[in-house]
Amino acid sequence: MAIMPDRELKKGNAELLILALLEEKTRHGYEIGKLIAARSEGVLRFHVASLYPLLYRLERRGWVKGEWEPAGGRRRRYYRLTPTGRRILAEQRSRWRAFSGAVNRIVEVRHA
Amino acid sequence: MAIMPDRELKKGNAELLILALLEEKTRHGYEIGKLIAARSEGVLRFHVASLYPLLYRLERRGWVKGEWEPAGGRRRRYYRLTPTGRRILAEQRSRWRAFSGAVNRIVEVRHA
DNA sequence: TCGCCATATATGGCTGTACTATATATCTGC
DNA sequence: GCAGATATATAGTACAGCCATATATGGCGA
Repeated sequence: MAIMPDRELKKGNAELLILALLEEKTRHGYEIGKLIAARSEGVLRFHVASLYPLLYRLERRGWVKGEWEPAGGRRRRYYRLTPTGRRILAEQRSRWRAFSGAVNRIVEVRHA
Repeated sequence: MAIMPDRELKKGNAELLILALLEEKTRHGYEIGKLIAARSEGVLRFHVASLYPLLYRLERRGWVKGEWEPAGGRRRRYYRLTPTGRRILAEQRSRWRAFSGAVNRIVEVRHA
């Protein structure tokens, strides 16, 4: 509650965020983490310890495909969206719209 | 994934939904559950087994105050928002706006 | 050249929220 | 009188994301 109040809010959205970022181009884990923080202007921050297991999960399900690429003496694993991943992204996008719309209908009631 | 795909999406929003509904007037648990389903047009459904413990939690924290009222031979526990609860509601509303706005900035990128 | 920070990935154990399953009891309409 | 809606209660479970910790490279300043 104190430090990271949105902890629970984020649940169920991490996958959608990652898939959406991979829609544009292939990216590696660390980059994805930084990008989420940047584009959300610091509102959303995923810890690396959440991110990597999440990427493995997505790969295990066949939604993304990772590939090691050397960057100097350092290695990076770049992920790209699979056709299945693209379909799931579309589904999760519409689920998010329905969900956030429903929450807003209840929470944003104009009260005189 | 099959029956209740938003299971994780809902985490962290239940409290906000309940507080928002109690802002209008005092309500009892069962009523709150029905109202969430109705206003969200079936998108959001909280099982009673989630609802009651949640209400106890809110009461334990002093955000709501419950009171037994007989309704015929049946008893109902009506909850009303406390001043603290009202403050928390305002906080959670703005957290939700920030959160959903941030998700939208990442997910709803207009891609040519 | 040595130390520090950012970059980059990996993983075991924990927390907290909502669910499943099950239980009790009253009211209403057929 | 019996089915289904109303109304509340709770023990046990699942699982996403976090904390702590570990390893290793690249670049910058003192």
